[in-house]
Amino acid sequence: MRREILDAAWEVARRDGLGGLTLRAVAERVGMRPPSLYTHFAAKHAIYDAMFFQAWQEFDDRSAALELPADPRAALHGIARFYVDFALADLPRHQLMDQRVIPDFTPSPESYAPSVRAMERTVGRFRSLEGVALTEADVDLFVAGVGGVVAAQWSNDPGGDRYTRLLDRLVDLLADDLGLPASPPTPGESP
Amino acid sequence: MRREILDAAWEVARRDGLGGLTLRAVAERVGMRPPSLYTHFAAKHAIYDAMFFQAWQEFDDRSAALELPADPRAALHGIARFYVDFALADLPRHQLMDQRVIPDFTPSPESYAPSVRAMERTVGRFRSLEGVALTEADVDLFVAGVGGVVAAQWSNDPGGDRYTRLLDRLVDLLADDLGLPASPPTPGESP
DNA sequence: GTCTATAAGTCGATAGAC
DNA sequence: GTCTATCGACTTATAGAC
Repeated sequence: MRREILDAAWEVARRDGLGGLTLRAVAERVGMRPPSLYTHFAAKHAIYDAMFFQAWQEFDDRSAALELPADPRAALHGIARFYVDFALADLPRHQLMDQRVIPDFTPSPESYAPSVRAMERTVGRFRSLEGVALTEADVDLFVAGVGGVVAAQWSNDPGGDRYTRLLDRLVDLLADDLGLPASPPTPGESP
Repeated sequence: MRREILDAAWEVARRDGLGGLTLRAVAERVGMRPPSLYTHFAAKHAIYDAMFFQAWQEFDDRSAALELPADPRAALHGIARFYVDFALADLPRHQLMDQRVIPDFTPSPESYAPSVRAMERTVGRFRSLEGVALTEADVDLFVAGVGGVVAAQWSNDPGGDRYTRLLDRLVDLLADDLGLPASPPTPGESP
């Protein structure tokens, strides 16, 4: 039932904006009266909180399931592409996860946990790349660059590919800077 | 008077969040009753619209006044630093200019104009850099990279410098990619 | 668990006196 | 131009019947 309510909340957020979410609209979508929602969530912020948890949990789950190539440069491309695809698939989700759009909302420690896990997992993957020793600054620069593609895409060309098509070039730039060797050619790609 | 109301609106937005702006709070700050605001603005969205205009106008004005070094690489650093400083100085202003935080708000054509001018000015400056021919993709990549530093800074370390301190490195990376020569040493900087 | 009823408050916006 | 008065809609949230 909580799951059903959350599904409805995501749909409303996609339709009316994350800040435009109302209990009325959520209740209507699940065929309830607004007060009935309080049986399942203590307050409206608890719904935001559960959404925040759900979003990062899903990101972390999918991140854990992501199989990366052994080649370090190709792995970097994989990480970047995965993040960009996830962040561009759903605007309110992206806003909830990565921006401060809801004035008073701060995620609870329990809901914050999956985001920490996801970040640690990503850093761990960076660190385990063959043949390079990454500093914290290296990871930060990568995060900023890839996040910039997402921000520019949402802001200046939502639904398009004006910035995402530059992602490979950006990642190669960063990889060059880290001294990663060029990826070996994939067998069977050239004629 | 419009100016006074807008000043109050910015203050309220900084205090309560951009989406938390209310006519009541604005009116109280200027010593008016809420309905009196309708003498100066047709609706709440007209205030957002004027704020949007004001923000981009100021950006464009300051951009026009910005003196850049003749050296192309140093000029790139100047452009990047200017944008980052402006975007990090004021969160609601940044959200209004560069994100889609207010569900129903779309800037009017007149208010949109300064942002177009600012973008054209910036592109023009890129194009007039000595010794390189920049493509549209080059500019886009620069915009994404620099915007990423801003986004990461606001999102992960507001008020700090975890990402802004990587800006010079990022710009040099992009400049290298464009084949810009290293900046000549500034006279009198070394002992 | 869901409902009705309702509280208690907010919001943007309008009408009309002064 | 600013005010009072007020509208109508909407908000989150609670109390208590079923």
